Amino acid sequence: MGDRMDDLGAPVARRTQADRRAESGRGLVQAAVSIVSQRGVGAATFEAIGAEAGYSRSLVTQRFGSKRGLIDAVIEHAASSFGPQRLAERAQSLSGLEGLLLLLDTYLIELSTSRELRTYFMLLSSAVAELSELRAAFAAEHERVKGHLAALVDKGRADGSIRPGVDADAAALMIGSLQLGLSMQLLVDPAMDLDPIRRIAVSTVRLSFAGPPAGG
Amino acid sequence: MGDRMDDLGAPVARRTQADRRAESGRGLVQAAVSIVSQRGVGAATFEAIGAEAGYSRSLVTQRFGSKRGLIDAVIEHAASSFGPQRLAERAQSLSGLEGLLLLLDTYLIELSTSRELRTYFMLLSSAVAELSELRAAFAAEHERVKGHLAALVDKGRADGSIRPGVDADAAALMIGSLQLGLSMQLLVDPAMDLDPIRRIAVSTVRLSFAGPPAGG
DNA sequence: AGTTAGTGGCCGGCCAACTAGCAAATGGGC
DNA sequence: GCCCATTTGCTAGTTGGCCGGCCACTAACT
Repeated sequence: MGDRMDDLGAPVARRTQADRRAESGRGLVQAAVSIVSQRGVGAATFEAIGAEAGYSRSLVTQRFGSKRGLIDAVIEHAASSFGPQRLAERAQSLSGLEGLLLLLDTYLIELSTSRELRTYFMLLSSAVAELSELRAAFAAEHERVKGHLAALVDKGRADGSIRPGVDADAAALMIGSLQLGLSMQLLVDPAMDLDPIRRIAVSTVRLSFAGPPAGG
Repeated sequence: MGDRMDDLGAPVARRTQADRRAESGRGLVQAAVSIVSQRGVGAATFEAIGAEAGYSRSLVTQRFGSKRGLIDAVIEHAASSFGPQRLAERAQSLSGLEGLLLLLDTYLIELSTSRELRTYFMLLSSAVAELSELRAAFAAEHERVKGHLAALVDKGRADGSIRPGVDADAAALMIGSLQLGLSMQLLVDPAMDLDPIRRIAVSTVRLSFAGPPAGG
């Protein structure tokens, strides 16, 4: 009630507390993504994140409880920002094999364009290097992805785009590992040219899984 | 000269300075491998490494100059302890394809048995997570491995075990990435059962690259 | 006026590296 | 063949820096 006389113009931008809270929260997460993807996991200190977001170093703790809380939020944000769900519609009109290849290709493209995916992978790498408890969360997420991939393989076998001999779980594991391995390659050697790698990966997978071999 | 009268018995074990030096150096590297592989990269402090090796925390600095110096030594040690050179002889009597598969299979076995390989991969992960300069060294090593793999693919095409359509560099990249990706999987979820993964990986690669497509 | 967002000072802990000093070998002179 | 000055392996104390988290406080909103 009584929205203050903002006669001076709009720039005052009176925001509700929930708005401020949400805004600063988003800002901190995005700042963390920026820092991690550009300067590494170790550079993501409260000090750096706060400064990047335009706040103090204390706000992260207050908003997310602890460092771990922030990291959880970052992972959740990252995982939801590039997840396969965005491709679900596009993939539906394709054959199982082509859907699978689209997923793989899109993943590789995003690897060099999406700070979120980069951050996700770097946090994963850090969890592996430190043997941190976070690994369990990543393992669960990967299990989820493998399920998606296996479903696509099943679909492909049903519509004939993938030959019957291919085991869905095995194929899903291979595709998933290929994604992880190529991610590693690209992050180890950023100078690498992505385009030929994409073509090679996609065509190799296509050749491995495609169609009826020869009427039998 | 004049090996002091050790009349008290042998346990005195008078060692030359060079011996002591070499022994402590080896001990520190192996201690670092133990700590990293069991407790994570972050746990590898001078304190922990010195204690594990039975020395003080100061010795690492004196022996290797700095933390980075030790890490370099650890990487070198690890890389030379599991490298493909040990398989060179065994692989020579096999076809190109079987040599390739032996390499892949051996790598996966060592991943769960060799602390050195585990340490190597964890240091690699750390370098990726921190965007450290070490990445360049790893990239060079991977390039070397890719060369080995590509040579095996060429051999396989020459002896007919790999079909002609397969591009050597592309295949090498796929195999290398598969190794990295499966390593990641296994380190993220140590509870995973390695045996089926090995079988799946080997058979998938065999099916992808094997023999003349028709007439065989 | 009361609640909630956001800040800055501070503490305890940890770590890599420097330094002075101790102990174990070494080797040349006697 | 022995002895002692010198070198070299190794240690412990210390320092300076950084980081996560806590707390009292101010500013913004209701």
